[in-house]
Amino acid sequence: MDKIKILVADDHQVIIDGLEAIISTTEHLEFIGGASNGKEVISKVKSQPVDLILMDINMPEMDGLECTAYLSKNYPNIRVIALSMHDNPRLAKRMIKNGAFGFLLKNSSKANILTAISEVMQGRNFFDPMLMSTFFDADNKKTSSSFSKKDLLTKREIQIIQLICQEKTTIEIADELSISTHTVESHRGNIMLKLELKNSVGLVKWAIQNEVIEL
Amino acid sequence: MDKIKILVADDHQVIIDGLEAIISTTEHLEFIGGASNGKEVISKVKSQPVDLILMDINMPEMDGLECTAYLSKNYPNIRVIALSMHDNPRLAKRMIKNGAFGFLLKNSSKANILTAISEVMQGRNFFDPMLMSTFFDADNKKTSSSFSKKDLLTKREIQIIQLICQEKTTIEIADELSISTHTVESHRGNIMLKLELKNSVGLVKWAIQNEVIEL
DNA sequence: AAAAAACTAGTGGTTTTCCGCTAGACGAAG
DNA sequence: CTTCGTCTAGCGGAAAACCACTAGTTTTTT
Repeated sequence: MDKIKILVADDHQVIIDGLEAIISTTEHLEFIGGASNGKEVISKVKSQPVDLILMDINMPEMDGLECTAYLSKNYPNIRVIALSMHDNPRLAKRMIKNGAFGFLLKNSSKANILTAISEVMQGRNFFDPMLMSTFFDADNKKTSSSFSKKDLLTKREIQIIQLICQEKTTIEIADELSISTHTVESHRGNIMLKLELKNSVGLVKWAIQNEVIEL
Repeated sequence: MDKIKILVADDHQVIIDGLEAIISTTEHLEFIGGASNGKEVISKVKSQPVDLILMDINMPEMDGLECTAYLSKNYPNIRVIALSMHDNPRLAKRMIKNGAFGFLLKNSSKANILTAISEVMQGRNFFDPMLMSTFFDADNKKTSSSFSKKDLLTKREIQIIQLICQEKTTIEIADELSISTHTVESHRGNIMLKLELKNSVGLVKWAIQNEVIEL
């Protein structure tokens, strides 16, 4: 099997050097150069064959998101692994959507990096375990935080919230529950009061964050 | 260092046997028994010290979710790794919320299982890479589906949506953008028309799904 | 330069939400 | 048995959102 030709894109030379060290000392991997921004990456893939790119997200000129989108459109055979300092799940999602196959944090272990390369070259995805932690944690902290205002609400009120979030009007809700519109208004008022919300827009956002409804 | 004492909970004996084989042949790990449901797990942890439990989610009598919640309350020192056939992110989230430290698919590789055990015993989370793939994919299919109505909207309209989603009223938005309230109304109307929405509740949900705003 | 799209602003009216306040009925808990 | 919480229902009024339509100005595209 041929060596895997790897390009590293990052605007910090230290990172490039570090990854070069890891790549060069590993069997089957070949470091073929660095690039300090997206434009350089594109010019390099035009002049030589590349199998895989370790791509920083934050770069001047052309960032990793844009560059990855371009590559996945014009060079679908080149695999991209996103590199990032920050364990931001949203950013990771966007990179994946743009065509990246994996996501690594810059402080990841050598073992992780090699695993990522191998997995991705076999057509599978790889996500930094650290990222996954924050992925789940993010959700947990919001919802299971010691106490939430959710406890203040009654079953009926939760039910009303769910119906409001289904884009139903007071009349429709009253009809569906076979109660008076006044009662629905009453509940709605109590809900707003308890949750200290301004309007139904805030209510929807609260409901999603507190998993009272699903998107 | 002492060996890590591991209990395996699953209602299929094959799974227990398989994991026992992996555990027993590995340095520093000790298989101390199996359980076919949550109640058995609890009775076993009462009679002997346990460091880590590989816990199936679907079990009769008392399932993995309930059992994990109980353990994390009464035996906080016991680490739990969830086991599942299905790569269901929602289920994974619930297990994590209930106190599990990791999530493994049953068809995971031996290497993965051992990594999971080691990571979790060091207090870190571990999530099966396969799970992560479906996690991201699930989102992608929803949002990046060929074409989204997002493309129909203008920059100004996106801006208006963002402000609406900040719980701002028409007057406040008009003020902030230094335009007439009528203009804001006009934009709002066009948005509703283009997105075929009934009211601002639907708008918020659309905005979140299409990443026009963040929660 | 012409056409198209986007942004702007208005009129006029309907519907819905939001707010405050009161109050009876009912079941559970003390 | 009384109190508390919840669910119910009502009134009146203010604010905001929603709808339909027209139309001038600016910007972008062709």
